[in-house]
Amino acid sequence: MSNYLQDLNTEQQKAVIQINGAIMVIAGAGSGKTRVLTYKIAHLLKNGIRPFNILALTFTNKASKEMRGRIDKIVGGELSKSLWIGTFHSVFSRILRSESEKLGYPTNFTIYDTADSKSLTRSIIKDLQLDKEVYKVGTIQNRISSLKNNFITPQGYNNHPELLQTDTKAKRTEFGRIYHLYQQRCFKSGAMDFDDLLLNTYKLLTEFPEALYKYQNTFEYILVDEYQDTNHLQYLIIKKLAARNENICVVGDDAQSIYAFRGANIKNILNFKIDYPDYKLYKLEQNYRSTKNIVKTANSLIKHNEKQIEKDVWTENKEGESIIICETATDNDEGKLVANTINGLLSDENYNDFAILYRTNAQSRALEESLRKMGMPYKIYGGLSFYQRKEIKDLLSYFRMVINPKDEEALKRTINYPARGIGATTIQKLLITSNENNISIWEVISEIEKYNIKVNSGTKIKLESYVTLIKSFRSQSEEKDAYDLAEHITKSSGLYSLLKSDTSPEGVSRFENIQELLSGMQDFTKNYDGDSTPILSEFMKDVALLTDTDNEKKEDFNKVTLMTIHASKGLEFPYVFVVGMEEGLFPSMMSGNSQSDLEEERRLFYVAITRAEKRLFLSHSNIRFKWGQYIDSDASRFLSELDQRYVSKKNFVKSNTTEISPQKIFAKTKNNYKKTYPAKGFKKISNTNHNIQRSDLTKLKNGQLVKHEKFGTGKIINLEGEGGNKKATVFFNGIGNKQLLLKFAKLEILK
DNA sequence: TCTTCATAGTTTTTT
DNA sequence: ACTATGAAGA
Repeated sequence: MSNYLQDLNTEQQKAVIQINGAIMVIAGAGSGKTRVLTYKIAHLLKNGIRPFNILALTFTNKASKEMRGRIDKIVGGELSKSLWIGTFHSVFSRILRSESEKLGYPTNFTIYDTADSKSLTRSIIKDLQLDKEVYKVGTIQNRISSLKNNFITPQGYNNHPELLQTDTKAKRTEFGRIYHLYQQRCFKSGAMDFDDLLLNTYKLLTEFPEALYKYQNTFEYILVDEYQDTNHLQYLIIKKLAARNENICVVGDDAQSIYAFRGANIKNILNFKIDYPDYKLYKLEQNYRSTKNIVKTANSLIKHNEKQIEKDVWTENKEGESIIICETATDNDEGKLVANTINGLLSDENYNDFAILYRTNAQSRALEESLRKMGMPYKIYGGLSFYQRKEIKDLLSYFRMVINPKDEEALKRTINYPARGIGATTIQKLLITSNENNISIWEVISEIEKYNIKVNSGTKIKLESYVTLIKSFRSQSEEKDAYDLAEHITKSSGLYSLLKSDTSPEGVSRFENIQELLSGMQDFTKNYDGDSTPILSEFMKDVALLTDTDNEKKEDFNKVTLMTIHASKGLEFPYVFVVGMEEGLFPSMMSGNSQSDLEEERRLFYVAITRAEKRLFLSHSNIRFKWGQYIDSDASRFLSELDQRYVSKKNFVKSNTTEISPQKIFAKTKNNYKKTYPAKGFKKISNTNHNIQRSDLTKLKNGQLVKHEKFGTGKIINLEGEGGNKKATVFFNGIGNKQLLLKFAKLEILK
């Protein structure tokens, strides 16, 4: 234990023992990055730095938990307990809980998750009566988020000609108003979204010198993991906090930067040199994780990226086996192949030695099915998380109303669920009044007499009884513990009986989820180690920041892991399968536009490859079931970028396990354009000459007469887009112009 | 006001 | 295939 430094190589040691100053560690995949961070923190503690003066920021909750655990093992649990370790969001939400009043927020502010933000944006677009084709919720939401992450306020936006011009061009002239209203309505709801947690932290540090002073002094030593994935706002916060002591250590790998789409900014690495000219750079290049073949394959791939920091990852590990590339006929075959291969390798390995990685969550289905058929245990990460399920969000919304009744999204979810006869029209009226007076809906309905709302007396009584219900919950929030109150709310709100009465399989599972949440709360209450009663607000503090990966169950230990590549960052497995190596899927067709997007996809593949310790299997399928159709797919360009010396190819296309008739498989055209096949069991739509229509649509020309099931006869007046995204503008008699996506539109070509 | 049915749009990755 | 929305019926 005292010789913990011996576990490190020379370069790692150097990075660990330098206590003061600015340090950047560029760490290749599998080079012991986490080890350096944990040992470094342990080293700081050994040298008398007090744990509450150390701030370590990680990318996921899981990573922070793991890091704390590892530090425990070196220095003992007591010391590690008071370290500030967590994700940016969790650490800063903790700080904001005690400082938010300075910014005008209540200390019990709600954290809006993505669904809440989206719903609020939708509501604003509706209120402003904007065209939701032009103002797409997702696009607007992304834009708001990216502005916030660059510290551009609504005012800042209005003074930014370039940004204004972008929106004018896109005919979204009202964007600024939406953004402004979004912020306003979050604020009056006492709510912060994910981005606000960072934004308000930065505001706190810039506008309140005493707060800045306090936290600069608290955080004598700052360490940041996955630095390549930090965004501009995170950069600003770190810089601010470190400005006093300048003891900052960032660890990252530019080759593994895979969150640019979310605003991660690779410039942060470059800026580091400028901000801390005396910084020390350490490069960890020895890989301890993978075989030579795997390391070399990964290197040969990433070489194709132009933008990168020079480094040479190598390993002393043995050669290992070749990387296997498999071609299969269908995605189901791919699933079977993976399951069979795992089965073959299983002899003395455990299920948890295997991971199946994919680009999109939707791909998990076929894999799940084959694993299930083989009777193999597996666990899936991602997809719809527990906390995002409707029934859980519904119940949590009641809890949120207890903590902070101004929470508009929670109110909208609970006010008429279970149904109380308070419909959309009433809610709309309330919303208008609340917006006019710049107060929350709760304030309107709890003093309904004060506001002249045109609802009939029956509705008014219903509203009053809702208020009484919530108030009765609130009055118990300080005395009852979280579990008791939660159980009480579940029953008195009517949710319990409503869900119990639904005996459909989905209904039963919803009911079980509620019970699972409650039993989780029971555990929380029992195991609470604070001084006071574990009340509901204590439980609710971080719920919005939790994800499924955070509470891994014991029974999930020995299972095959299925997850997206993004989710696999930081993990390692002896055997890794990367499936769906196909053009349009990986690289994703959304990234086809720019060089930088493509480079990010390539880095993503690099991450996937470097998860493997012993063996790596890459597979692609000729036909994939997607959007209710079979789609032809070509092998990913990334496969041909790999150094072929380390790769061996297998072909499973002629396998007789295929469920599709041979004609269809070999009907694949030589040209590259996608040809689709009707899916089996695709009953209703394909009653007419569905097939013929589809393939002919690629030959559409301007002026062509077409027939649409609903709109009747029309004329093509414009065509745009490529391949699967080809869009046609059609003029229909008596209806006008319609934009139709060819892949969905049921158009018939007329002579 | 609530429920049901039909249809239109959608799928990249996540704290 | 799935979800979200909107219109029509109860």
